[in-house]
Amino acid sequence: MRRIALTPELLELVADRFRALAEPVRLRILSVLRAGELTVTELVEETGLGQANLSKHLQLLHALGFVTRRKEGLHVYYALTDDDVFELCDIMCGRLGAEARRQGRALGVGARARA
Amino acid sequence: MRRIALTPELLELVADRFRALAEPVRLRILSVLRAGELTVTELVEETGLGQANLSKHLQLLHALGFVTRRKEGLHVYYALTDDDVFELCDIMCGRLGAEARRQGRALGVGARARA
DNA sequence: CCTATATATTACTGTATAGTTGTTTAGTTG
DNA sequence: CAACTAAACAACTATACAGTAATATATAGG
Repeated sequence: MRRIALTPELLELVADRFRALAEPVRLRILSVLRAGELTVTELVEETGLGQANLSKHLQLLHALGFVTRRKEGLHVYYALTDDDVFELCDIMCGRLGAEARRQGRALGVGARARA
Repeated sequence: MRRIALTPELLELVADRFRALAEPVRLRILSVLRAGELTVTELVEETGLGQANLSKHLQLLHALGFVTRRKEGLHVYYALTDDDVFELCDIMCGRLGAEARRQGRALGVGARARA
């Protein structure tokens, strides 16, 4: 297991990247991009976000390395840099499950899920 | 690979948890707790945060399942729920490295690190 | 050059939240 | 019970940032 020193600077960098994922609409953008690269206009259609708003989110995701850009004529194509994000989300989802289980156990309720 | 449906509700839950990690001082708290459970007072000493401020951060971390609480007399002991956080941080740190490499390559600079 | 389209940028507003101060609640000890 | 300590809570301020509207910067085609 890697042991990287947790300097304040590093904590800041890591926190910045978590913050990028702390916004549902950005997670949505990334999830939409999972299908493949898309232009801003296509992303506007897919996400229902305003163009300016989406553009700002894309700048942020790009600045932090979550997406890549490719310009072609009038269009700019955005794509996922890699699939790390979904690995991160999977861990978080696993935590959600564990949380639910803990809560259930604390309340003395079985693992039965609501239909 | 798990394929969990990304409903808006789930995105919100996941984003909330990323947001909890989007604050350097909370990462610091979690990192300090890696050594073992600590009381609030001990955490105040370790982190240098104000008591009220720290308490609020702990409430948040507890509400989202990152830490557990155990009351004993006048003291409340907080501890990590699990080590997921550090797995998440490791992935983020890996991304930082990849980012640096991408930047370096883009600038035509070698992998030589600054002393 | 003029017009149209795609994306980015700027300026603004509202909301969320980190930090602080002061107070409150709970538990302990005399 | 009174005095003390640990932790939580409430109220406030300051800052960051998501969303929006208006504008600017490409790039393409006539």
